[in-house]
Amino acid sequence: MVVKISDKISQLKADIFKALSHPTRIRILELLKDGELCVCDIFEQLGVEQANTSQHLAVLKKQHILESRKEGLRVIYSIKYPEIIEVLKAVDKILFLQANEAMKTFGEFSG
Amino acid sequence: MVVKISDKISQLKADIFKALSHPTRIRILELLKDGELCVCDIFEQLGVEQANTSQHLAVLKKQHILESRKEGLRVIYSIKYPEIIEVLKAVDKILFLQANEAMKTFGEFSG
DNA sequence: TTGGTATATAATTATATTAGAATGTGTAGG
DNA sequence: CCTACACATTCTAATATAATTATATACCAA
Repeated sequence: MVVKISDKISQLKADIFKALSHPTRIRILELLKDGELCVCDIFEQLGVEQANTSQHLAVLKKQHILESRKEGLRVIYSIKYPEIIEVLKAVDKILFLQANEAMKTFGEFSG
Repeated sequence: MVVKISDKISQLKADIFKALSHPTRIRILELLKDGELCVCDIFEQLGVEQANTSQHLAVLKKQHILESRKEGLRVIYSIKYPEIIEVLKAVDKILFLQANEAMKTFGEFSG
């Protein structure tokens, strides 16, 4: 057996993390956390080009993190599995712990 | 204000996700989940080149996901915040849900 | 000091990602 | 049919990432 099943699963996990590895895509998820939005609203709130927004939406959709439907001229995007928000929250927690440690270290200099 | 604080936080989150966005680095974290290991054990269990392993370890260390200490000739790596495992578990859950949906779709064809 | 072992870094090459500009596609209204 | 609108796709140039190979550093032992 050249490649183990567990290796393939690691690849699948890595693919999801890669989809999350851009600040614009993080912001898209945070925008959609509270409900669906059309592309027009998303790119306006992000303040980035429409074409660029489409590209980032496509990355998230390819990983089945988002889904979309048409409504007249518009395309409405939404989070497919609300559980993806738990992933973001878990990283929030890491950032909080890291910030805490950074402040502790600062205290050792100033206090 | 050109760049908002929330944008910088999105960047920090993205940086962590980027560090997690490679299968080898996922596997390193899964190896270290149960305790510290030296580089020699890590690269042997991974089955990848030592230099490559060092590079991946450096990526994780740069994001303060891992820490290391020297012990004689060896360098021992460990997970700095056990909470990073929760991030992996949260993605596991997403994969499980996606696999479930895939099987459901398969059932629509075969059943 | 010499040699060997464990790890890190550097250089190289191949590949991937990104933003932006331009263009394409589908849809509704006149 | 023509036009405008909302969005997607393609192309390009810049930049980033990856694996490999070679070399460097740190440490220990004889």
